[in-house]
Amino acid sequence: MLSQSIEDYLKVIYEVESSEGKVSTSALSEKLGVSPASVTGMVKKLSERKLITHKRYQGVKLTPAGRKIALEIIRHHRLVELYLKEALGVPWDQVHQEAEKWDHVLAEDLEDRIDKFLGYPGTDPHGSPIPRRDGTMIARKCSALEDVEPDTLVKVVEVSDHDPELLRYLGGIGLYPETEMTVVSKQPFQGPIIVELTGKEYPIGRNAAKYIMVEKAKN
Amino acid sequence: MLSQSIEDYLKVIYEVESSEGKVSTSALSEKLGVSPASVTGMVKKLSERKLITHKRYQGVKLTPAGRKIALEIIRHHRLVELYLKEALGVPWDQVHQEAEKWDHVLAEDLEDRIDKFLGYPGTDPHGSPIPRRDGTMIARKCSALEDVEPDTLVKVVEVSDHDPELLRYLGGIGLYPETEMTVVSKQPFQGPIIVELTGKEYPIGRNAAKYIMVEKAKN
DNA sequence: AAAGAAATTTAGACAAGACTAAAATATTTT
DNA sequence: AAAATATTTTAGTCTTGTCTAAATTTCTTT
Repeated sequence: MLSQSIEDYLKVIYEVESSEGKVSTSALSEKLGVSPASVTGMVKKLSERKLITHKRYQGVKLTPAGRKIALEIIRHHRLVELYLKEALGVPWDQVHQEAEKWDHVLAEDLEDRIDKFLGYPGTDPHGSPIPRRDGTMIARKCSALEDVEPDTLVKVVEVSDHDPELLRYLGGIGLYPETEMTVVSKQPFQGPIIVELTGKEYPIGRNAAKYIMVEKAKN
Repeated sequence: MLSQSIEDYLKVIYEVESSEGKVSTSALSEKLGVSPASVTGMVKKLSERKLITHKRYQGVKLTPAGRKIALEIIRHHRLVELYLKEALGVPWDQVHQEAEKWDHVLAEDLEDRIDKFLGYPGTDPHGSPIPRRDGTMIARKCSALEDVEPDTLVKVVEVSDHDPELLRYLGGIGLYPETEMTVVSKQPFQGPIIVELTGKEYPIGRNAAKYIMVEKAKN
């Protein structure tokens, strides 16, 4: 059995690897809320256990074994997020922090019950795909709202769960995964992106637009 | 915030105090699966924090502060047990071990949601009363099945959750909290107690009968 | 009441995982 | 390319909670 800390590290390494490519000590230090020296220590341990590879002063990489475990944990996490929202009505900006605590206590048996209850769902409340039990996860082609040309009809695919405040704002204007909207304009000088949904226009800051993934709506 | 270990100790101390009166080092050692020396160490820490009182070579006792915390944890635990059974269909002989893991990760907010979902229940699946948020818990007058005279109609109040195997047996014959049954006879020489329910007779070993609490059925 | 047995506590060690301060290596700027 | 800055690692410490072995105290038996 792996310790909670190890599981946390693997999960965060996976996330940083996906979103930033390179996984540096300082990135992990920041996301885990732990000193860089502590990260180095744990990295050493994870290498010894062959869950990651590490070259001094360069980043780390998950091995297949490490990736498998990371995906299991992410699966737990995302299933629980969805469960909390669907079964207990926890608002979508809170599910992430709640689910975090459950990551390590979910027995397989219970995971299956939750999966079944939810009808074997494919995505969590933020639109992130839920890894399957065999460790596979669907890949999707989508782009950041930031990079979309004006005058396009798009469908929201996924919203980052890293900032509850952003989620509250988006929820307030009705912007969820699966929502369709039109990109009206991009204001110059890093100004906001204006989108239209349900007949109204709303501004989305560039910074937020980085974290909203969309695809061209087919119609 | 209290550590997991501290919470575990307080919970077990409460349980031993209720069921056995005296709380010895060895009892805690056994129930917690930890060496007696470790218990002594933790006991020292808990005394310093004024959560228990302790006289060397005699037992420990919860202070009001310690009892309050113990009851909060037991509340979590029993709510979760019931939730797992009602919402996710976990069989009653498994809810205890599953719930154990959740004891430390249940935020107040979520506890309230679960409480509400269940309709503010009074007892868990084994019939144990669920402490209220203010730290009060209903007391009940009931006796062990072992001590009941033959030819009495009784109602099951509570069944100990300490042995999953016993729970499976009892579930198999339909013996749950709230079930009414007749004590037919007590076989001599510590032999089984014969009870009748749903028209059939079943033997209950003396050892099991210690852990089944009943009250006289009013009729 | 003394001897033996059982329970409890002390003493000292260990593992995990965090920290700080200082040293080593990389990267960026001039 | 040298200097300045930033990142990463090493070295050593601390805390929590556990352990074993040995010493102490209490309980039981004779």
